[in-house]
Formats: sequence, structure tokens, C-alpha cells
Amino acid sequence: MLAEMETMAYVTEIRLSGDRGAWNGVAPSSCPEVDLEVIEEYLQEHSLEVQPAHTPSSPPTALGQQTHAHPHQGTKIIVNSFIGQHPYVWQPHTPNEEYEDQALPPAWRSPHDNQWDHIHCSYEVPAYIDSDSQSSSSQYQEYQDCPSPLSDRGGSLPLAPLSGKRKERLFQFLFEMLQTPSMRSCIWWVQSSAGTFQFSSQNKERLAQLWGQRKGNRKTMTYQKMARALRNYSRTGEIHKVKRKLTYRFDEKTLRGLQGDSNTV
DNA sequence: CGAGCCGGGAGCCCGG
DNA sequence: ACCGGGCTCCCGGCTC
Repeated sequence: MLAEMETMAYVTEIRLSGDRGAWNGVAPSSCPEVDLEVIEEYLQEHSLEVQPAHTPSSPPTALGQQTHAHPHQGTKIIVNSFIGQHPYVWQPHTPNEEYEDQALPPAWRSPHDNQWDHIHCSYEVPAYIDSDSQSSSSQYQEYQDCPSPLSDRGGSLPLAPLSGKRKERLFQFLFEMLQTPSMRSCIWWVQSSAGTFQFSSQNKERLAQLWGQRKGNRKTMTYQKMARALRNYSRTGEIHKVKRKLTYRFDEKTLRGLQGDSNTV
């Protein structure tokens, strides 16, 4: 599992030098064929896998997290994440600006075992510019040693400390998606250090559906409804809306908590 | 005009 | 049984 961690990909954003003005959210366009069915299947399968009980091969210490690591490209996908405890643990990644993945070229996807691959749609990763870019120190450093998230997992997210199992929250899901390479056509960081991220106008619905599936909702989740929940966050302070279209920002605290325990625990 | 955004409000589900 | 949290769902209105 250490290996897994090492290979964990902290995919966040493409750093392009330039200032925020430069960013020109070229939203990923068309995503012709993304099999929603496939997505559903995927979700179904996994929603099962994730069922409490246990995970076949995951050592107790591994927290039963369904992860898939790829030696080759170092991508670790967290299939299901839940905050803090029990069988599955929501694992906050630490998108360290330093490691913001460098534009994994459209080839980031893994051969086949990367489950999310079934889901990703298009690779028209927006020409997003992470304004943080100044620190584009590491150029092709897709990932690097991560502070053993699993081990310090012992502590749960400060955000969801309490009791047994807690349901994954929307902002957590979003954060997770932001770390998932294959979801970059749906959501991406605009400026990770600031916690700003944006949805793709073409694929936002897909992401919403994923969220709905994750929650096991009966009806299809839509971006509209998801955004409603997001708006509620601005009251509670987890996430704020920023002027820019389809763009939101994690509150500092929230972000800290999310990227969390590696440096706060 | 359309795509998004906004916030009220009722309802649902779940854990305590 | 009841309650509160966290959405979920719907809606009318507003803005860009």
C-alpha cells in the first residue's frame, strides 16, 4: 500500500504560466459518447463493492478503500470515498500546488483498470490556467511522494469527525472528482491554491449524475439541483460562488480540511 | 434569447 | 417518535 501511495497521482491542474486573465476556460467541448449506461453499471457495481461489510483484499489498515494503483502511470483512483471511518475512508488528497500535475497529456488514462475511464468523456481539457502557475516549478511531476495519507488516516477528516459512518458530502465528492484525472473533462481546478474550480458546461450534467448515483438518489441528479446544494454551501461557508461562470471556490477551511490530514493531523 | 444564477420552501433520508 | 443535518426537488425571478 505504500506503493499505492507513492503512485498516487495528484492530478490537479495544468499549470501554465500566465495570469488569471489569461485563463480562458475553454470548456471541454462535446463529449460525444460517454456511455451513461456504462457509468451506471460502473456505479452500481461499485456501490455494491463499497457496501460496508469489507473489502475482500484490503487490509484493515488499508481502510477498505477501493483503490487502483497503476505502477505505470501512477494513478490511484478512489472508487468510493467516505469520510473518515470504517470500511471506506474518504481520503483527502493533498493537491499540493507543487505537484499539480502537468497536463497529463490526454493519455493520462489508464489502460483499463482505471475505473473512471469508463466514465470520462472527452479530453478536451480546458485551456485552464491555474493562476497559481507562477509556481510551475515542477514540470512534469505528475505525482510525488505523498505523505502517506493512508497511514495518517487514523485520524479522520476534521470535517467529519464524529461517529461511525458518515455520508460523503457534496463538497467532498467534488474535491475527489477534482483529483480524478478522468473527470477533468467535467470539472477542473482554476486555481487550486485558492480552491477555485469550475465545471464544464458540456459535462457538468454528467458529473451531477455521478453525484446522484453516488448518493443513490432515485431521480437523476442535475447540475441545477447540485448547484442548489452548492448555493447552500455559501450560507454554511464550505464553498462560495465566484463571479465566473460555473466557477466556485472552496472556503479556505474547507480546503484545508479536505487536503488535509496530511498536514493537519 | 438562453444559459446560469439565486434563494424560498416543502420534502426526503438518515443518524442520533 | 422525534429532531436536525444535508441535501433533493421544484419553482419563479433575475442577470449577463
